[in-house]
Amino acid sequence: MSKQECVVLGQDGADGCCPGLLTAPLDEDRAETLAKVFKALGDPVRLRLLSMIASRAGGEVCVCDLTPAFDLSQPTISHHLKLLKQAGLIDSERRGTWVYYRLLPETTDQLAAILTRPAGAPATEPAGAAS
Amino acid sequence: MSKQECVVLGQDGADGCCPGLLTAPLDEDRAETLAKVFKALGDPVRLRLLSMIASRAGGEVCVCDLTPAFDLSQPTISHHLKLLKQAGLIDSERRGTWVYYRLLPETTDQLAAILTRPAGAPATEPAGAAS
DNA sequence: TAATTGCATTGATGCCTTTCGATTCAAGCT
DNA sequence: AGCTTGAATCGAAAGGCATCAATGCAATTA
Repeated sequence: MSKQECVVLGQDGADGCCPGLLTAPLDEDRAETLAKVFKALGDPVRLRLLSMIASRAGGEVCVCDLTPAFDLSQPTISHHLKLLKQAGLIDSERRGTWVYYRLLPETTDQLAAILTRPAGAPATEPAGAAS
Repeated sequence: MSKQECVVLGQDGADGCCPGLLTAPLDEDRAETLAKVFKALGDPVRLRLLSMIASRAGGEVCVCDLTPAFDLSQPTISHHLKLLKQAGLIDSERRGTWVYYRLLPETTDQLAAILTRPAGAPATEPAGAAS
């Protein structure tokens, strides 16, 4: 677990490895890719769904356990789950009648890494910026 | 940097400290709060803006340096900066004619913490889930 | 095979967001 | 004061998103 550190969110470590948001300006393609994932997290229902899935003991949750936790229709929950899945945050598997969702930890791990600034991060140092 | 760890995103550490997304189900209020921040990150223009601001050596960027980096009108950039500011990700200060934006690292730090799963996170353990 | 239950897809509707041009405000300069 | 430049605000238009009821598909059961 050292090499494929930043594979999921579409960045080859050509210049080292996943510089993150806070160290170097993002190019357009990478910004687009990352925005899709953050957009998937930008809804309270999806955040709660992800949280319920991720915090489950066995690592899996049946849709039948998720739906009744919300005051929303079943198609709406299904739609949100689909978006989370398309964002690479969760995956699903059908077993018999039921469908189980589970977290894909690689994606959240990378998001956390992307939002983490390197050890000696400058805070408010009044250095001369390039004009 | 140990006590006010999870203050910014509106959670009092009543039950310890910021359990994060992945350890316990999020309550509605907290999901709403977090969703606003993630929604602010869910746009490629705003991600690039944040990245440009955060990675700047002096910790500050003049709007006049940000606007020409995009194929967008000045009001549009101003609008995106406003959303990032409302999300608590950046702050601004006017000095003379120009307005400077800077990162608020506490917020990104907390997001990173929220997306980080605790040391021994269960992956795909087939434990018996509640029926 | 027919009926039932669990979940996904479809199509429609109302709201929210992105973007723009035009305008306004703030600050420095003549 | 008047002018110029940098940045925010104000509508307005276009597209996207969340949500629902209705429907379709998959799998188990009678």
